[in-house]
Amino acid sequence: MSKVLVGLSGGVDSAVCAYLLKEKGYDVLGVTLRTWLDSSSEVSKCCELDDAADIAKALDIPFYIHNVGSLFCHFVTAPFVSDYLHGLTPSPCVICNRRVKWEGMMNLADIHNADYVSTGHYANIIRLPNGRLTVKKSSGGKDQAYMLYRLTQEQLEKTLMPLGNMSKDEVRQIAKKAGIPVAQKPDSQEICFVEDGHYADYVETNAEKFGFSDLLKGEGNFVDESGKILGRHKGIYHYTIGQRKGLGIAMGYPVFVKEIRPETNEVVLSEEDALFSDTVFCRDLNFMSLEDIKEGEEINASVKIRYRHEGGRAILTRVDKETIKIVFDKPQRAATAGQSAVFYDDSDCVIGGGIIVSGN
RNA sequence: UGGGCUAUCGCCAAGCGGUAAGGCACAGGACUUUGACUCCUGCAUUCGCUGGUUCGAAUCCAGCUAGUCCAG
Repeated sequence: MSKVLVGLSGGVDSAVCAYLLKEKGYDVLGVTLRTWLDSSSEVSKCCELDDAADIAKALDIPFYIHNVGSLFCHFVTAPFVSDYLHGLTPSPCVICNRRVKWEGMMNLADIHNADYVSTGHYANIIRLPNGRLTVKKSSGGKDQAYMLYRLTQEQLEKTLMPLGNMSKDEVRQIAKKAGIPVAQKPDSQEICFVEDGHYADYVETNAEKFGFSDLLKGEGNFVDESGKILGRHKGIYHYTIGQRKGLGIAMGYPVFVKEIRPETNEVVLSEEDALFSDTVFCRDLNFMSLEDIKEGEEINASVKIRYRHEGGRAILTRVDKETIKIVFDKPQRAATAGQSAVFYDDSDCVIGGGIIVSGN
């Protein structure tokens, strides 16, 4: 009997994931990754641990808590703060999945001699004719393939995603029938390590801890595209490209963040039209269905530049050793440095992706 | 100091005697395993102040106050 280690977040999806694997006859172990280092403040996370433990108990599977605090700090929270202070808009989940969740689970799987790890993501792992593994979008209405594009072939090799093409409703139904305690629990939302959505506070209060105090510049000017000062901003880490709300600037028409300039501590505001661009560059790449995009090669793809982006047709080419150029058929709104661009082929499989360095 | 002009929600701004448009901003909600965007809802019993005319005034009149422009 194959042994599988299931990551339990405390939510419905991972609970049903464990339940389904058990029903299929796997020898299931449950684990919750503990991402924080100090046990003092993080009350909400403790509740998640309790929920996960309850789920494991209800399913009658062994339950472990695995500490990944230092990994999390090194790969997720510290870069998160650093990115914001550098005028980028990080997407912590995509990094966390590969460097913390999968790495953490696979380490523990080794210890327990588990054959597989598993999560409650809505996506499918597919073996292609060329031998490579990729992630295919879920057809169940909720798709999380985007969040998984950085996983390695080795990680995919050992991963099961039983929720595949299910819909959220189906999953909740199953949970209800199976008597899983969190069947009605609302979906998780926002950044897991930030309390009540105030991520800028997190950046502020942790800048020193991570050794970035010198980058914390605070207030600066809002300027227009010609450099004219429009007002004061609260610190560049409060803003992201395309943002409208929270600027406190009344021009009479909506204005958006067009550019963040960490060197001068300026935030450039413009009208919405100026946010569109058809060319995006990305780096820090990971490929799935292909080994690589080689120089001179042109790949057609559908590209998402943010999690809930409908995707746009584009042509991918290699610029240099570490950079891919994405040219969209139609200009896309607010490509944002720090966010991930994920490439899909025509059968909805992830070709690969990278982190956006600039639009234009 | 003379002469003109303007004073309506945080900002801009309709209104021109019949009982306060709209935009921006802001707040709340929806959406959402990142940040955004988007969508929905809310947002001046009151029109610089004080009097007057009128059945009735933000709208007309007078005075005051403030800002602004021209002249000096």
